[in-house]
Amino acid sequence: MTQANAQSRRDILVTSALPYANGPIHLGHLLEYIQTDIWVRYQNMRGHNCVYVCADDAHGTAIMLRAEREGITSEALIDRINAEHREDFGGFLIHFDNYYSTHSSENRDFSNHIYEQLKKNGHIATRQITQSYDPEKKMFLADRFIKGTCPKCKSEDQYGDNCEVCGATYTPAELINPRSAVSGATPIEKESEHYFFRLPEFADFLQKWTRSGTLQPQVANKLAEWLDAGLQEWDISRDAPYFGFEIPDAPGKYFYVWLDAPIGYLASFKNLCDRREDLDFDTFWKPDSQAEVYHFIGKDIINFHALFWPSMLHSAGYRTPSAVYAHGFITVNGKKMSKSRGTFIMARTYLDHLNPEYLRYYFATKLTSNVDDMDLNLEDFAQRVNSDLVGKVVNIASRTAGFITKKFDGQLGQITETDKLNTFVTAGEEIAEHYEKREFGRAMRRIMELADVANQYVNDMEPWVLIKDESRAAEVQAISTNAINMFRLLMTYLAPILPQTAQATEAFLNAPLNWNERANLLEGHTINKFKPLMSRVEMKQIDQMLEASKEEMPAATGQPAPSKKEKASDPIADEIEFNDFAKVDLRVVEIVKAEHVEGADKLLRLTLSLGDGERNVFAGIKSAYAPEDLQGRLTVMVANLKPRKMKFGMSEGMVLAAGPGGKDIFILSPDTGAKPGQRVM
RNA sequence: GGCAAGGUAGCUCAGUUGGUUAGAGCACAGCACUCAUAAUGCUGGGGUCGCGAGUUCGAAUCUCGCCCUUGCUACCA
Repeated sequence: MTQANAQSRRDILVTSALPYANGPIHLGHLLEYIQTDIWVRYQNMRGHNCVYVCADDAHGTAIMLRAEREGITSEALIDRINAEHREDFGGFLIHFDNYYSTHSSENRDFSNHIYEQLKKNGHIATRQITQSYDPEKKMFLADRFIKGTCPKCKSEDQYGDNCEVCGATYTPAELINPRSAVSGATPIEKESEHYFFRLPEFADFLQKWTRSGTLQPQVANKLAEWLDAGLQEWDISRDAPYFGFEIPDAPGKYFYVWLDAPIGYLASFKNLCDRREDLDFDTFWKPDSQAEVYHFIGKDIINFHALFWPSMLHSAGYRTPSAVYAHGFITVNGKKMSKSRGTFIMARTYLDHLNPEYLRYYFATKLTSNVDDMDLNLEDFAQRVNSDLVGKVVNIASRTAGFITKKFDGQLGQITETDKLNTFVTAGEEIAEHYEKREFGRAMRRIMELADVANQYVNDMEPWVLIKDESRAAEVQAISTNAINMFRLLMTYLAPILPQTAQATEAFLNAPLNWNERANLLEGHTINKFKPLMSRVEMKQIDQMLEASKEEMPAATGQPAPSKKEKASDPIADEIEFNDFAKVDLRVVEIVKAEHVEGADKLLRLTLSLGDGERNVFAGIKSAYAPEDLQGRLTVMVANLKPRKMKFGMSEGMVLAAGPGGKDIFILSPDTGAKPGQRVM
């Protein structure tokens, strides 16, 4: 599979999942597009014919209803969102060869065609099903569009399929006082004929396909589980009103959005082929195609891409994907993205405050070929970007280019460190392997190792000392030439990650960054004056971005999964005896001193006065309080808590506080008149 | 509930088929240097490898149990 040395030019078609056209792109989406874009750029740098297509997933009830709410047509809504999506992707330097929409004539044609093939092959069934129906709005309701009171815990305003408070699952019929989320009417049960894709008939095919190296092992395991459990027929029709494609021979019935969504890959590619002489649709999609087709997706939509999709393609007479690559989810600062914390960050908001290449690089350092979730730790993010890209890589050019410009009129000398540069060139093979296997993190680590070598080299050579001696000028020129060639190789390897900086580097060096020709080093070549290629990330920018995210609270509903944990009320603990309570000695105390703790991220050191004595207490409230705001305040502490040895010293008790954490921590205050040392009962 | 993935230094992560004193980057401390966007180099402190049993001459690595995190559980999009 790995073709780092291959002379042959591979034909590769790559897709990312189609974002749903009812809301803006956020950081969670971007992980996938960045991962894919890096891989595609890498392939193209190696000289392969790698085409990257995508589209908006534009159908479904959610879009129809949202357009209605906004008082516009569904078409108008998806056009507007499409433009927004394109802009966001552009901002993050995601380069699609085509970005289309599933609401297109090509997609209609493919959907109809595939459906007809499936039908012809006997893979379509029809039968009556009973479903909730909104009599006022005259439409069938998916569970998600029914709300009511949970039959188990009586929590109000729960969705039709499960309770977010107690976690119970049920059917909409079991809800107490159910009502349509669309009109508020009480839903009734109604029958309707639905069309089904007979997935179970593909069990044998899928059994083989999922074990043929097309999937990551973890994903294949997951699918094996589903296959063992037995496959269900897939309901592929929805009744009018529905925004989508009407099923050819079934008036009033529409293709379920998930049927035509993956077909959008074909449609987008076809649309591109019709505009490009050099691309032939059948070369990529005929059953025995030698071209490679890869789908990059999130692990949440594996079933659609690894069960339904290959089966449909197989039956309809197309080739199946060479591989489906799933990635994990993203968390921010270790937690699920949250609007109240400001970590539900939209692409647009990010771009308003930060350089897209920072995120591309950070994601790259943490991307692997597996499906593990990834954490975007914003502090780590800033440090990582600053020290790796600015402090290490760019620094190599920054610290040596000055000599070339000032002393040698911009002209490089001769290479004198052939062996060293050779290791930089050969490392390219190793790095290429990592890119090919989507082990971007390993690739970045290797690149940074080389950056360290380059900086050590310059340090050891001490050109700034030599430059003081006129007779040794040639040595300085050679050292700088060696270093700048090292820098050039590193930027070549980073080009898929940092397309903009790569371009700026080419302008600076007055020479291209070409992976396959990288062994041709620059000697006697004239470069331009060095200008800072990248600036540092400031925590201030990040804080501003978080603030802006908090304010936005996008109107878009749907996507953002409501955080179940936070909603769920903390249950009251088991009953205790008074004596048990009395064991806890709570005291009013005065915070006589509050100070930062050297090296501690979350702790403040509090000196608490009990009236006739003082206690040293570490409190994890740094994120919510500034020391100066605490000094002189009265609060309440647990005075008889066993002292605890902490990294920074002994903590002799604890102060009481409420809240989920972060900025939302609230310490207690006694009413006016309380004196330090008084017991709280 | 079932299942999956994960729980390794303050943070983010590596640790191949079990084998000598568990690694990296960042952060931190000290020193050096001043060419460089206060960048770089050298040295150093820091880990009961989630907890508890077991297999083994030997386990972060295998088995079992437990705890915690995240996710999935397909007619939700």
